[in-house]
Amino acid sequence: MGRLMEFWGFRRHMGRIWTVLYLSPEPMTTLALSETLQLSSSAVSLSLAELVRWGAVRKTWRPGERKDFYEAETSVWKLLRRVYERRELNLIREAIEAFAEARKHLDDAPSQLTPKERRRIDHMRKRLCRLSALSRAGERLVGLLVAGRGIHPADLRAAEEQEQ
Amino acid sequence: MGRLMEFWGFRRHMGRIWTVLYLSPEPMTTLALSETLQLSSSAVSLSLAELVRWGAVRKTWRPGERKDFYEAETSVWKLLRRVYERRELNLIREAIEAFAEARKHLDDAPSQLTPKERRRIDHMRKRLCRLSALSRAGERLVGLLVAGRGIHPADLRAAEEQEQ
DNA sequence: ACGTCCCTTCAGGAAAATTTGAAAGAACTG
DNA sequence: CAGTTCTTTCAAATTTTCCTGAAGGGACGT
Repeated sequence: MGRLMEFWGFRRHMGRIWTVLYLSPEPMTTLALSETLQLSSSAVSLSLAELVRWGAVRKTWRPGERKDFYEAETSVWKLLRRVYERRELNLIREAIEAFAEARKHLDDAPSQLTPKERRRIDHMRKRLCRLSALSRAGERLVGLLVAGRGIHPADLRAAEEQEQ
Repeated sequence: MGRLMEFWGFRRHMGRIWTVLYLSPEPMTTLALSETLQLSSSAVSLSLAELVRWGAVRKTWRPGERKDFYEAETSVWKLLRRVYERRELNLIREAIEAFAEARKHLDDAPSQLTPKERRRIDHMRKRLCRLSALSRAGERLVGLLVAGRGIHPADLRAAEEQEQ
């Protein structure tokens, strides 16, 4: 799981901690975690905080106990959805904006150009359009996914081939 | 695009190089690329080699010219598919194996255990089963995606809730 | 066959990310 | 309210990753 998480852009330890909690029948303390995984308490604290931010781990407590206990969110599907929602979707949106901005820059290009330059600009415009169409299609697909709907990659392909 | 690529686990420069090639009306040389992006020729060479490995860029050449020219693969869908196929699928398969192995380890557990230990082991076994089911469902979904078929996340959810 | 041009590979060095240890900050108990 | 216990935060240090500059290797033209 550590490897998987790492691939997903999180710290490795986040995956390891989540897994230990997920496999544990009852909530665990930071001390137990740091002993199990051989980590300093600060590393555990940091990773736990981020896991909590992502809703992958919940803080609980026991009556009479002073320490904090943590337990894993057990619905992996929920977690995946949240990541897609918060991160992938944002990323795609930033990309969409960036493409739009780039197109604006192209439109600001001086009108006095050699034919060669003009062809180059026209080509870039076309390509940027395709990237825009693609990213918007991607946004729609991820949106559907997050909403629990099925998706079909043909939509992406279509966006790409749309205009030549 | 650099940001996007980085998020996908590639080097940032790979994204930048691909984009420059994608926007260029004609193939470019390594020199042109290193000038455009302010990179050393070795960095360009390295990133290009990896882009070629992933099929994101093709090497071409012009009659009479000694230098190598490069052009971008323009079908983003093809690229995405390849990444899912080569990397995500492999990753999931490794995870599946890891879970299977972990389950084997559990079965090797000594039979003399305190009731508490036994409960713990049983719980871990159950959870590992869920992870296995999930990862296999994921493998199937990505497989469908790569084959250009539609997918439905409900399959993932189902795999998770299957056996309590 | 040699010289030139270009691409690749390698080791050293810089930048970035991660980890740790210590100190500050909360929260509870007596 | 002071003392203790636990958590968090911060800067320093380590590790890792990445980039560069130079050396090595091919291919082409003369």
